[in-house]
Amino acid sequence: MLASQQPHLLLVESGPPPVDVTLIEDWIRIPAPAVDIEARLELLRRRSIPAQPSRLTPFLGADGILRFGDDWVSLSPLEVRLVSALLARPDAVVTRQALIDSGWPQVGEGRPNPRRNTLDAHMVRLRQRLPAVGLTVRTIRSRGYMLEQLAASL
Amino acid sequence: MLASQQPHLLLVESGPPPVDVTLIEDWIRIPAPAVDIEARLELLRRRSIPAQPSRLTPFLGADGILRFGDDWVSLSPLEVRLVSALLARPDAVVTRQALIDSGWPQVGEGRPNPRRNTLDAHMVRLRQRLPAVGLTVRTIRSRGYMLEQLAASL
DNA sequence: GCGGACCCTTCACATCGGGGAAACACGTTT
DNA sequence: AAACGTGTTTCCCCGATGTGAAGGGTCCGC
Repeated sequence: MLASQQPHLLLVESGPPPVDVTLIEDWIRIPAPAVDIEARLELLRRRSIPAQPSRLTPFLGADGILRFGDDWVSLSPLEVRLVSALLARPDAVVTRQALIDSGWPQVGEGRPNPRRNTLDAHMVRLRQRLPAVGLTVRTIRSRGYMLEQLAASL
Repeated sequence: MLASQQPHLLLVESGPPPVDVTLIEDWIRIPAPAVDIEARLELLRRRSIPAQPSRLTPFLGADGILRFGDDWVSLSPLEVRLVSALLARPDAVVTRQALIDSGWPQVGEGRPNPRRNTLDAHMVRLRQRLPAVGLTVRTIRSRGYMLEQLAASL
């Protein structure tokens, strides 16, 4: 629905009510009593505060800062593209090809394909940075990679 | 709030709106358009469903990840083919031959048949992985194998 | 009751290719 | 100049897979 990871309250004046809302989104028919709006805002607030820190979702800012919990790391532009591909499908295996597509978008436009090992090398570097925010990359051999929380931080 | 684990939609005619509602509860001010009520009911349904389908039945993703309950294991390509054959007929004995057909599809195209105990060896390896998701393979002597839930996880 | 035919389980090797890491090269930023 | 970002090469380890040998159970004919 909405791209941001911030909670949203949709004010619906007319038309069909939205059904495709996530857990941190809600809607209300307006005009509505102030208390009703406030009540739904409060609900959203409670929902966006995770019950357990371990349930937090890593957040990748537009500034290239990856935040998770109270920690953060800065990522290089290429790493931002890689991590963003990993975050796009939480708890799912991200294909090596998907990562290449995301990391080297303009390949094919005269740009040569990166060598076999290039992605690996960058994953190694990424791995060296992620522990700072309690994350790791797990390898699923011959399939791809998956971003996951460090075992130590569970 | 409410004790039941069934989703509830509170119809609020007057008074302050409830704030202390769980994820499977919602409220709406009445009277309200039928579509609005239906929309919130649908939302509730969606929220209560996701936990269901993949948890009761082992689910083998296209990414080679076998999920069951909250747990998962990654399987090698060959193991994926074997498990997929086992899952195809839940609670039924899968013939050794059926497993070979599924695991070594291109046999006959110059590919030599795997030796007699090649399948066995892979079943051993598979057996070592399955407990991680609460599953086992039962042997039905001279008939085949059957995938089943670990006794310990019942 | 006994020996053997079968069937299955494990273990020990061997091979092959994917993936990890370190080190080097170069262009860009600061 | 120093630091950073990125591409490559090279070497090494380990997972995935196939196979043979050893061992244990079960069932059947004698």
